[in-house]
Amino acid sequence: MSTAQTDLAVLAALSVEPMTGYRLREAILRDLGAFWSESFGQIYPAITRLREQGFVATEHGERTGSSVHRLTEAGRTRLVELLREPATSPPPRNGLLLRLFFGDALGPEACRALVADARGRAEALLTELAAVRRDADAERAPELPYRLITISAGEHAARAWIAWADETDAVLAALTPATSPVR
Amino acid sequence: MSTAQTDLAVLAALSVEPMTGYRLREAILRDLGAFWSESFGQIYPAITRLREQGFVATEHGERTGSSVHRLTEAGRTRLVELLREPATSPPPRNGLLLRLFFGDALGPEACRALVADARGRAEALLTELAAVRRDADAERAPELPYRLITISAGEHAARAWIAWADETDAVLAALTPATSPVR
DNA sequence: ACAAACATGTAACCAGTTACATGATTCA
DNA sequence: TGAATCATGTAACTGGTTACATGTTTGT
Repeated sequence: MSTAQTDLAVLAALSVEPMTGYRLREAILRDLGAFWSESFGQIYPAITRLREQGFVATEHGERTGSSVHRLTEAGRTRLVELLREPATSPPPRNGLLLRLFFGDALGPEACRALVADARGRAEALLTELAAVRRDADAERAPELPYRLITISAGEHAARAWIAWADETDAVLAALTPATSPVR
Repeated sequence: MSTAQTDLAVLAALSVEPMTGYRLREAILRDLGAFWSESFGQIYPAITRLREQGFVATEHGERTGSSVHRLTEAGRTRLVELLREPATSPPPRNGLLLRLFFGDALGPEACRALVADARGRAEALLTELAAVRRDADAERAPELPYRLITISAGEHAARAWIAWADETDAVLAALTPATSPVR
């Protein structure tokens, strides 16, 4: 059946603590947002499906009409099963690099703007990760090292983009007619 | 209408030289494969659509039944138009980091295997990019610097993954019960 | 003669987003 | 009392892959 991706994320998030579908999405956005995403349109059907399969159990929440979902024992087993499955990554689609590859048709100045933009986003990610790291360090839990591993991955990636952006900007600057060193 | 992503890739690839749909896919795989992908199921309908819109023109190829597609003037304009549009990146879905985030439920040894696998893929990419770089350096063309920019992006990313993998392996090694420094 | 590569296209399916519809609760 | 937030869910759509069906040409 293999809607495995979403199932995994939902089960994994619920393994931390029981919550409503709404909170689930918030948790995914907050904790996994740097490398994962789920929308309501995925989450609610997934919960229903997982309940039918006996992997989550649902109780009434504090608010009228709200439901709090928690992992069952079978659900915990299923979670480990899904975690063990090989990670399938979606086919690459990097719009920035596609544009730069055909940058000659776009012009060096427009390319520099694209690169500067990417640099900015990497810089922002780095700042955000610094905050996440600070928060994470506060808690004492056996999961901490795993949290730090994913944070570190984000940091390595961001620093790599920044270094590439700087190098690339220099290349493009040398290419712009106005700055060309003809004199 | 915004099937813009595929349209852009097809128009861009055809801007280099006219070719058949089959060759188009090969070219995309070979030249853009590190950061882009298109399947036949996308390419053929896209070509039909772009021809109806007057952006590509089609002539008979050498083989019976084969069609060679080329960019029209309107197509070239359209290409630049699409290149100028902001690059929309798909929502992140990194199965590796998702698994590592919940690595405590998976165990340090399984995590190390995942990391080692990722390191291997980064290493392989690096080797492949070295070959691509060698090939690219041979040709003398105004597009060369742009080719090199995308290659460099891949190299930076791959090196970042390798550094992260090594760092992470050390962390996980210290976590494995067998190696734990209790003595 | 046969296999591999070249070539085109469609249909079925899948994953996922977005927009919509609806309503309760909290807080200023 | 009204806005923001919490909460659930569906329907329509989009973008994309995979598998299939079909046939030609090239090379061995």
